Amino acid sequence: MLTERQRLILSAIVDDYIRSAEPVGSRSISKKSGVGYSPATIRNEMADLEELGYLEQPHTSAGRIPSAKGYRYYVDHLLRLGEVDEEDLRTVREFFSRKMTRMEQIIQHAATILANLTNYTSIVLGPEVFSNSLKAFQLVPLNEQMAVAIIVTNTGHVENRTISIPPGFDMNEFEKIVAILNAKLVGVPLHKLQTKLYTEVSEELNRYVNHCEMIIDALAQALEQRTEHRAFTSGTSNMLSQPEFRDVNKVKSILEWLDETPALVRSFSPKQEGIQVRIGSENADEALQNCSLITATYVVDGTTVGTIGLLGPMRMDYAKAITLMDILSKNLSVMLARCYN
Amino acid sequence: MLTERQRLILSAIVDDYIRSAEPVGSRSISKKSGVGYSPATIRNEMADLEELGYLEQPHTSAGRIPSAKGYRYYVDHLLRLGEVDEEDLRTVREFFSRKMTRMEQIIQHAATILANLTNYTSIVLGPEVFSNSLKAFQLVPLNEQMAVAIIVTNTGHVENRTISIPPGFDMNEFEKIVAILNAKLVGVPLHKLQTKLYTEVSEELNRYVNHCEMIIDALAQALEQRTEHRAFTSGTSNMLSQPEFRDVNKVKSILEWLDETPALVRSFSPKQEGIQVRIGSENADEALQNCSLITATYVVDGTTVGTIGLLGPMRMDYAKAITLMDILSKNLSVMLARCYN
DNA sequence: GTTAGCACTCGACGACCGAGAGTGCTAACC
DNA sequence: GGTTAGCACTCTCGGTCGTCGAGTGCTAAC
Repeated sequence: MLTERQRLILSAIVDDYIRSAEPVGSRSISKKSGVGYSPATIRNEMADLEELGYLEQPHTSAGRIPSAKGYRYYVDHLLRLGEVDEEDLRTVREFFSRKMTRMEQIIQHAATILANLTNYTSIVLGPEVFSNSLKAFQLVPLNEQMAVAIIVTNTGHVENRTISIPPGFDMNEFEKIVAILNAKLVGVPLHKLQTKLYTEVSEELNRYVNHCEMIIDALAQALEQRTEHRAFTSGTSNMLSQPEFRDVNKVKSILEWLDETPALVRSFSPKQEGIQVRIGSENADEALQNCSLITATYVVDGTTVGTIGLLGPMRMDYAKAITLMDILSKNLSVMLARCYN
Repeated sequence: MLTERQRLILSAIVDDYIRSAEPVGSRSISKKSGVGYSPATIRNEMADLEELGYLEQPHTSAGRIPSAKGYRYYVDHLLRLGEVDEEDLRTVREFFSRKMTRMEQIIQHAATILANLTNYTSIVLGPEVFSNSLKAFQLVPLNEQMAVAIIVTNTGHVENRTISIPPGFDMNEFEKIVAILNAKLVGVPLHKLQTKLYTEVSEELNRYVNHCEMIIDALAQALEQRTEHRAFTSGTSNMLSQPEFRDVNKVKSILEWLDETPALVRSFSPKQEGIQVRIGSENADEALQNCSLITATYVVDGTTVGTIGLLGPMRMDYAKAITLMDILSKNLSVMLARCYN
């Protein structure tokens, strides 16, 4: 358990380091208003804090920097949330008052704004539609061999696949198929569609439509390819502005990680509700050992449909980042609810 | 006009520099098989080539490096195309034999492969659907206030917008609207849809459906937001592997450029058919002065639907890049034709 | 026209040095 | 006993200097 003074000093060091990115010395802490101790006293406390693992020293005779544990303590106990820049708030409001008609567009735009306001890199995953349920089904023939199958989900998401039409198939049967599928499958979660196709629909369909096995197969196969998660990043170049990443090799692995959708998905997957902060080594991924990742989920129609993330150096402005993400994810949920619910 | 020997030397220098990224000296050229001249002779020629603007010298007593003009000459006259690594070819073939059901997925995958094989950064624009024509139109109500309008184009692309339903509107009218719109608008290019909605459809629709003005307005408004070009990049981190970009500041502006879709679109817009190489200052964009951008277009149903680009340092392996892009864009067109035509 | 020889140039690299920032320890102070 | 002034010590950073090597340009010989 830290004493009040230790907390004060730790807090001051983290604040300072977040601002300056340079090791913080005892003198500069001592000079701060609100701290009534001499450098020597501060030094003693700093030595203690280092021993406890909250601080680190790049080398003898440099100041201290917070360790991952230090940041964690800061985030858990010392953070003062809630003060948002008026200007930033205006930007966010302006964004949410705009009219947009595509869900993806809304979310990606939100991510861009997040990246711009924080100067970190934002990542959007989803929308995850696999747990949605079917709202409507449609088949549009393109020509004699090909048709587009369209699926609309309860959250207003539209998914489409190209399927090939068996030769000799009567195009007029399409309407029947669509009608039957809609009658049977609306309301069914997408991840159950495939099995339902074979168990419940197949038989019925066979009764009315000839040669429909191949259509069912094609549909099932198209569903097989569950939409791999889509990832969208914004503000990648912001990473390069961070002084800790002035060395190309340090950023490289991070950019590689950002480039690789599966890796992103893996890191995001334990989708706890709400805001989550992972600091340095709390990230499983090797590439993120020097980074912090803040994630927040957004909700449509009661289900969590996607995750929005913010990646920065460990020395992140947690207060600003967290409040902004909180505002953004809540507004996002509200806006999406207004559009799709 | 260059002499045969000058061409030989220029070619050797470019080849060497592409490989090593270091200024090329007269000695190393002289030692190459196929070059039967002493370093001194080479030096004289190099001095001439520099005077003509094809070579540059980072400083006295360093070797020469090709200038933008030198690369241009190399690409236009000296390039030997057509030799592709067997391994690479296998990767490409394997890719095109795979079965994929989403157009975007196919294209993005192709871009990823391109980036992996070349170690440069690939960019995909499109598919550009604005010049497509309408194949089918569909309206799916989500609830009392919202509906999804779905547009399928002749190239199999599916576009969707959320529109709000005027209060008191009879849901059963939807079918009529859809029928009329399909009857009137199928075959019309997307960019003419908006005007046609008002000129030809509005009247007819009014005759059969009550309160449909607001629906038309909503549709027109949704179409207003022509889908901004979508950009997809892959292999961003490859930029950091290039020795010329070991300095963070040099890459930063490039990454910013890559992050900004409108800038990408601007650079790509003069969409000439086929493969195009823009070297260094031939790129209008400030950020690309030290880069080369190779672009290729792909085609579905006779119209150019999108562009695929490859961004690397000026010191690019043009031969490999161009042949690969050629193969890829042609295969892509064939594959898309098979899927959507 | 081509090439050997040679003086010259310039950047890269390592060694060295002083300045500055910050520490840890000790002893004095309240 | 907690706090603080003083001081020796440590370590990095930036600048200077000299050496090394690669490569050039010029001249003279072939």
